[in-house]
This record gives sequence, structure tokens and C-alpha cells, in this order.
Amino acid sequence: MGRRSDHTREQLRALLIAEGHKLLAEQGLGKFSGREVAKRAGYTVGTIYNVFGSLDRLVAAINSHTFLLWADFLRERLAAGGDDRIKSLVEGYFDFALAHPNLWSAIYDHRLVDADELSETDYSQRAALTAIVEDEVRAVLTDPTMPGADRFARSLIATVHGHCSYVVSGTFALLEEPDPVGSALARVRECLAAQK
Amino acid sequence: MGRRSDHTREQLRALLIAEGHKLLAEQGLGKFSGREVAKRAGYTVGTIYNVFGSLDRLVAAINSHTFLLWADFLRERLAAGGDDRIKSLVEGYFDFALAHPNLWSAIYDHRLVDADELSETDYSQRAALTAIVEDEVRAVLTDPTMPGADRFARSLIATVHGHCSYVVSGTFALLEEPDPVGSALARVRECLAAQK
DNA sequence: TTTTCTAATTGAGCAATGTTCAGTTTTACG
DNA sequence: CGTAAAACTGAACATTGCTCAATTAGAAAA
Repeated sequence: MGRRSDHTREQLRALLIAEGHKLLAEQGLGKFSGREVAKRAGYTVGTIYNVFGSLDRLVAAINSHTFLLWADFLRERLAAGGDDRIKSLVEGYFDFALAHPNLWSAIYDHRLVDADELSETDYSQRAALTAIVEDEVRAVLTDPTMPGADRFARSLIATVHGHCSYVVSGTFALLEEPDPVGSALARVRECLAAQK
Repeated sequence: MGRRSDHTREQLRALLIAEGHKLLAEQGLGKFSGREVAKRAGYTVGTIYNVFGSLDRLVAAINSHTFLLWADFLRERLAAGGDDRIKSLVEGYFDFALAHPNLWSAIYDHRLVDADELSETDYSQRAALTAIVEDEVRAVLTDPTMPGADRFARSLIATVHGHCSYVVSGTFALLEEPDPVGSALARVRECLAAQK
């Protein structure tokens, strides 16, 4: 009631994102509820609109946070994995999505009305993941200064994304694909080989 | 009121799918409303539950119908297009998605609780699209009897799907990718070339 | 023809949602 | 200490998915 000294603005922001993140992971975007997030954080609906302006922006912030975790996850996989770093990346992409299907799906299911729903912070948090892959792809190219190497890298991300998307949505299960990760990796290798 | 002789059960089914299809195309899955579909069809909420059992199954039926239109669209493109049939397919994939972004997104945003939400009809309507691509891919392979040609074809679909998904969701716009279709086609060509 | 039966259709009722905003409370500052 | 600004609440509103008793239209039986 009234202003709470329990949390600073930043702490409150972080708290709502954290609780929202948990709820999203548990229930998925479909059953995500602003009221429930507020309740779990010990506040009420209105506070979310105070802090984030709209529910959409809270979800955007939660998704950006997921990107951070995802990037960390990939970095760990790269560090722990062997010499085949491309393999580590592809498998890491899938493993994260399969470990947190609701969080992963929310990233792509959440349609932003405007591009300006995304803050500067959102942008940079999301770019980190792309940057990791770009570095690794460039390291594997015979000519790392190849023009359009970054575009090529993102095209490979899209390739893996498509396979992963089919797994999470159940499409591949329907088609009885036994090894989607292997397929994705095979495609990536073929495309990489073609650049040499 | 009471039983209406206006429509047989099948006509009513088709009518609700048709009106639902229009509404979905206009508003997207987020603002899709069973009440609104019923109203447009000249019925009320309850009727949807009578005919489809649940809203989810209506949406599933609408999405299956979208698959039919999509398959027709691809067949026309193949017929009208030139010798480069793979190009026709890739561009057709994107063009359909971009022409009907709400319908296309709904297919992948709609999560089925159980696999048995999908009827036998749903399955076959959805399989048509895959079959078209499988045929064309096999026709282009030097060895059309190559083991796993069907799995390979679906992997190519996933590849194109990933690129298309990034376009529709705005991810590629964010990354300032100037030619996503060209990228997708390039990847597909590289993978096809690798099979020879 | 009249009555009876059955299945289709309605719409009120319920719990829940996103969003707004007038009012209340707390804190910081003069 | 008093005042002004900022934070927080929660009632209000329109809307949603879903259920189910009541109603009604049409087919079958008398």
C-alpha cells in the first residue's frame, strides 16, 4: 500500500521480470497472466502498468531475459564442448529450447504490435546470441573476411531455428523425424562446406 | 432458434470454418474470438461447442484449411513458374506467408494440448504440402531413390521455414537482412548440391 | 392431423483476462 | 512540520472461453 520501500524501481522491475519468467516457464504464453505475476511479486495489477506501461512490454522484457540465459547457455556449451564448436552451437540451440519450451516458444509467439515495443536494452540483450554464432561461423570459414559472413551466419541460425521450431511445435513428431538435431547439423555443414 | 434447416451439419461446419478463417486472417490468433465467429455465421457461442467440441478444434480445422489453400497456391506457382521449380517452391512458401501473415502465423502459434486434437482429416490436409515438396526434391536429386530422400526434403522445408519465420516475426527486419528469400534459396541449393 | 420425441440452438452464468484511473498512502523535499 | 510528488491499490468495464438448463424446430409415431 502506497509506495513501498521494499524495492527500488530497478529491483521491482527485476522482481516482476523474475516472477513473470517463472510463470511463463510454468504455464506458457497462453496462460500467462499479469494479475498472477503481480500477485506472486506481492503487488497488484496496476503496478505492472506503472513499471512497464503495458503487459506486452513486460513479456518483451521477460523474453529478452530469456535471450540472456540462452546466450550464457551457449557460451557454457562452447566452453565445455570439444573441438567441434559448430556442433556445440547447434546442439545447444536445441537443448535450450527443449529444456525450456514455454520460454523458447514465447520468444517467437509473442508478436509485438510496434517495433518500438522493444527498448534499447531489449535489442542488445537479443543481439548477444546472434553475435556468438557470427563469431563461430567466421572462425570456421576459410576466408573470415568473406563479404556477407554475418548475413550467412544469420541464415544458418534461421536454418537451425526452422528445424528446432518444428520439433517444439510437434510438426517433426508428426512426420516421424527421428533425428532433427542431426538433420539441422547436416544442413549447416553442407552450407558451410559450400563456402569454401 | 431450435434446429435450423438453413444448414446441414456439414454446411454449418464449413460455414464456421469459413467465417473463422476470415476473422483469423483479419485479426490474428491473438484477437480471435469464438463468439465473434458464431455471430458472423448467424449463430451463437454454444453452436461452436456443439459442432467442434472446443474452440481449439475449430482453430485446428481453420489451420488445416489454410494448409489446403497453401498447397493449392504452391501447385499454381509450380504450374505458372519456369523450369526452376525449387525456386518456385521457396518463393511460393514466402509469398503465401507474407500474403496471409495472420493465417500463416496461426498455424505455428496454435499449440495443441494433445496430438489427438487433430482429426484424421486434419492430418491428411496438412500432409499434402509436404508431399508436394518431397516430389519436387526427389525430381531434382541425381538419385531419386536415395535413402532418406523424404527426410531430406522435410529438412529443406524446415530450412525455408526458419527463414520465413524470421521474416514474419520481424527478427530478420531487426537484423536488417535485405534478401531473406534469396538466403533461403541459397541454403537450399547448397544442400541439394551436396547430395550429388 | 395431432402428439410425441429428439436433437439443435440459445443465452444467461461463471471465472478469468487486459486495461484504466480515481483514490489512498508513503516518501522526499522545502 | 507540511506539502507536493510519486507509488500503489483495487474497483470498474468490456471481453473472453466454456458449461448447461431451457427452449424450440423438425421428424417420427399415433
